[in-house]
Amino acid sequence: MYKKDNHLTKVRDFNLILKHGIWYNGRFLSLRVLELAKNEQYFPPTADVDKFKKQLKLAINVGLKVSKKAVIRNRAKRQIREVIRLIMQTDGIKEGYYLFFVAKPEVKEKEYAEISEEVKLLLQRAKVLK
RNA sequence: CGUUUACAGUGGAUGAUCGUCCCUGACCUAGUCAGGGGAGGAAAGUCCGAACACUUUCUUUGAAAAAAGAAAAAAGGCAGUGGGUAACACCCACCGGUUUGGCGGCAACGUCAAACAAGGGAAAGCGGCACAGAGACAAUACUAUCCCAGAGCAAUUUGGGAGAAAGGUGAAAAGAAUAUGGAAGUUCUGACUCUAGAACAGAGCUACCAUAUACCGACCGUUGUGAGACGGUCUGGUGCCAAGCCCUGCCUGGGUGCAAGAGCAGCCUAUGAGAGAGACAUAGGAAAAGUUCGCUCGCUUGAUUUUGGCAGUAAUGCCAAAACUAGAUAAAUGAUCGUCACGUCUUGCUAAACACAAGACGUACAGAAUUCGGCUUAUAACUGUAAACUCAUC
RNA sequence: GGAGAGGUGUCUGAGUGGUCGAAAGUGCCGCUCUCGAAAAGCGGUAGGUCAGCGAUGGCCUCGUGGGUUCGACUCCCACCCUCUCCG
Repeated sequence: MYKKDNHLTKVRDFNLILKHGIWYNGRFLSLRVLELAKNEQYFPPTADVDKFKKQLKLAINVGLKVSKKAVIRNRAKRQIREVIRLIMQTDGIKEGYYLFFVAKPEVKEKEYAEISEEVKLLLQRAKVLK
């Protein structure tokens, strides 16, 4: 299920994924993935390693460049999040990853069905889907 | 009847499945379940005004902690009057002005209605008024005019002088408003065959004087809370620009803005990594302090909302009763699929239209971030008011 | 969320309310120099729209729209866009 624990919030985590993650680019979305099992040396020292490895955290970024209107940006974020939620509900995604979605300006003209397709395609290419 | 524009108001309803934030409750408590609540008129721009918080300097009180009060100058803002307000550059009412329209009038103008953010002072001083033009403010003679002297047969021309009444230039042209009467002086005519011609008469022009008017100023009277209105007096004044400096009156005026600020919690130092940070990595030391991306508070009960009554032309105020109506923080209030409603288009029915039926498309602007009061800007569709236009009928 | 700065030819960037469509550089075009090029020197050159065969001329435009003024890139008001800071 998609809970608040799955939010990527800490600046440390963002630095980690931006520094060591791998890019996957789509037509109107980009995805950056960090496989936690391969990056144990960067973990915070206080954390429980086994528990840390089983995390699944994601962030969605829709910048001002997409649109200056908050309504459009928020709608894009909600639609992407809804796709992820539905995938997680059917338990279709692996654990132990940090995911970071970045929207491109073209996203504002897309329908929900197109966004859904794009997100699934990117996840498949990143080999995160079960 | 319709269309367009401006202003004001409203700002689609409902069902299913899967979710999200807050509050309350229950339980077998890393959670699960149930119930309740969850964007706006602009939440926007951040253009004004406040509340609130911390803080600077000074004063007073105090043993201290702290509390209360003040903050000049610089600078900035507002400009008709009265009222409203916590406050405002906002709102209400009125005064004056301008514009448009109707009516009356030859006209000037009067009166009625509507609209208007840009409504103190040019009579304190400084500055500006390009180009053109003679001259743009203790100014000035280019053309034309008049007088004197000289040249020439003459037309004309050279020099000196007079006058601001003509022309032309310009946005604006001179006591920078206007009219009437008189007028020193000057010119012309009476004036003759030619030249001169005192006095007198008539006519033209002007300095200047007088009177009246317009606006302004000062003063007086009546009236209105007041801006003003009406009337009167005078050794009074008269270009434009203050969204140029400025003057006058009033207001603000130490600073920073909820990333204000308070508490809790977390040890410190060095090196490395890095855009950068003491927080990430590595190593060392040791209980005090600094600082901070964590957590909690600030954070929603308030210049609040609704209803009723009273006061007031109104803005608004007072009284009473009832209500609690988002508090997120990589940031909730949603996604998908239906049904209905409204609008537009197409098709069918029809001679055509209405109505009806079916289908397609559309349903705006836009998302709380400390909280209020305004202003400004955006806005589908519907409703109302006003104006303009088109068509039809009388 | 809060606090500020700016917008002028293709680009960079000056510009007291007045002869300003606007200095200068850059870019582009032409000429000189050269066997040819570069460098250097000289000259020209913004856009839109309308009229005209053309040469050329009219009108509009300094982010946009109003206002003040005889006159606005400049002064005042509103809006749009870009950038910076609050680590």
